[in-house]
Amino acid sequence: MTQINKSKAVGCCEELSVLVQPELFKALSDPNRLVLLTTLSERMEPSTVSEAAECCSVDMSVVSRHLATMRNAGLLISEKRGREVYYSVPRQVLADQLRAMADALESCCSTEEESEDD
Amino acid sequence: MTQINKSKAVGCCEELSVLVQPELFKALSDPNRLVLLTTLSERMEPSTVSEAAECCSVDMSVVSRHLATMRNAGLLISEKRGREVYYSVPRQVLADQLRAMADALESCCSTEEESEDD
DNA sequence: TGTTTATTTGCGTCATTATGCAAACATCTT
DNA sequence: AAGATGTTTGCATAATGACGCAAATAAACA
Repeated sequence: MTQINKSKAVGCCEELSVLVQPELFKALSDPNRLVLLTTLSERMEPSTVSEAAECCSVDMSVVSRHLATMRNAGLLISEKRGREVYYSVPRQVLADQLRAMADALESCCSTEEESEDD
Repeated sequence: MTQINKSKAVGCCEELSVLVQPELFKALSDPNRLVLLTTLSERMEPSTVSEAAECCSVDMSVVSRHLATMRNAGLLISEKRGREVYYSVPRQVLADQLRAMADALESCCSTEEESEDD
């Protein structure tokens, strides 16, 4: 039983490397973007760029870029309706992604030395 | 019963704002730092700065700074033994933190519209 | 069609950050 | 003490990123 069953033997941390990409965290590394993200997350319905721009004191063009950055990183989804673009947070998807990271981190070369040794 | 029970009525996404800090993601936003982090995560035992520096082709002084940055962000723990500094990844702590984010994101203003409506 | 409204893009500027080198510092060894 | 080894720090430079403004694009409306 020298093998850990909850992760592969060779390259057990591959999943982690795949999940952990700089682009994702880069998109989360700016204070204004984080405010935008949490603000959008609080709202039950998608927000337009103009609505989102109310939360921080930067130019709307900057907000537009920030939102696009987060969309490209998979942190937001956008839908164009007429001349407005509605942004929203795919919370369930992101939550699952975070948990996948947590799992990968835990099972990475067996964090816990098998407490269940029945 | 217009209230959602799995989260507070006022500011139900406060937890998210607390958990989601730019410093953490800033520390994760650099490719070399991510390589360092995943490399350290793969190793069962703490690594010295010199050992960690093998994974990427930058100067050791740069690695030293990167490791310190991640330590300050809570991504690494360090222990000095003699003239060497051993870095390791607090995987369980980080995994719990990621799951806390996932939970906060999910419960933020109730992602799922109360399936249990007795 | 011309005008208003919403968003994006080009561009110059300023701030931040990553990097390498050399020097400093700390610790171990002889 | 003197030298060797491991790590950090000061500093200059280059790369990256955030920002605002103005112009461009897109869509609604008169």
